[in-house]
Amino acid sequence: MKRNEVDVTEAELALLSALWDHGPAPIRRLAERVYGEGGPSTYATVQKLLERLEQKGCVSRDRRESVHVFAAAVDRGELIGRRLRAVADSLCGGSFTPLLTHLVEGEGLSPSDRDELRTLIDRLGRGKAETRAKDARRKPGA
Amino acid sequence: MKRNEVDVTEAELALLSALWDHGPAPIRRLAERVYGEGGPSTYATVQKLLERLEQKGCVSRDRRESVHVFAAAVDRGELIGRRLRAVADSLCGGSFTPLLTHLVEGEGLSPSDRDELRTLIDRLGRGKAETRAKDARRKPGA
DNA sequence: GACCTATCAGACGTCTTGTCTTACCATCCC
DNA sequence: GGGATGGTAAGACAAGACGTCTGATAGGTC
Repeated sequence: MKRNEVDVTEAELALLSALWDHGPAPIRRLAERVYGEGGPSTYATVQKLLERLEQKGCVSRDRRESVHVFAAAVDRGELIGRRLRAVADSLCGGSFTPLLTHLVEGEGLSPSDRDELRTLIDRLGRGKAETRAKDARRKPGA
Repeated sequence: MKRNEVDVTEAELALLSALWDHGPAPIRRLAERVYGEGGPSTYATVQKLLERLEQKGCVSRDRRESVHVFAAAVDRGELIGRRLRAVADSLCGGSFTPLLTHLVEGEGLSPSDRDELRTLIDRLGRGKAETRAKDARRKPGA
């Protein structure tokens, strides 16, 4: 994966997850969250990972206090989107449809998932086709 | 991405694509397909990439002739599945549903895509709800 | 045997990733 | 003021992945 399509690494993702799950925090608290009071130099490691995440635009840093506070600048959905696009670009010529087909045909989908998904599609389809009024949420007859 | 979840690199994927699009071929032909009569030592590069692809189980090698013939051992769909699973594992706790939701809610879906998808879901849902007899026609173990 | 072409094995340079070291700076307390 | 403490800043480092390239060797044909 090229760097023009910024992606986060595994260790970076662990930091991001901690930020998603427990909110903004300074380096030391994040180090404890992720590495658990950990070893000799986890502080510096977390520091470097956060620095790289900031460069990638995935976390923001509040420098107003002398102890900087970091917060996630992207959410999980954003990252999911990036990775899905990367898969689509490299394997499907940029189209998302093959991904959808694969997911729906695959084995990882329960009947209730399927129902939920159908409802979602119906709602979106109707919403875009007729009007953007968001409370056109009447239940589909079938 | 770790190596336990074998994934192919960009250059390797170019080889695989050539195999998918034009069928099995020996090294020299693949080098021409992908690198276009290319530079000084493209032959050896292609050779090494194929060797790694073979190790990963992504291509098969026919050694019966003195000039080995390589063929794809996985198809595009298989690779799509692997990458989708990797995304689901790292960002969704292994569940595919968030991926689906994201794709359906995202803007990359045309109305016709949506119709097609709804049809697909309906067909699958019916097939599984009523009888699994139709599955006899589908890929085993898929 | 000479020549050509193929395979095989491995080295190499570069980049990424996670870790760690060192230097420097602010603040608090005496 | 001066030192201890705890932070930031900058960068070195090892291991590994990737793409590339080189050299040795085998097998066929003339």
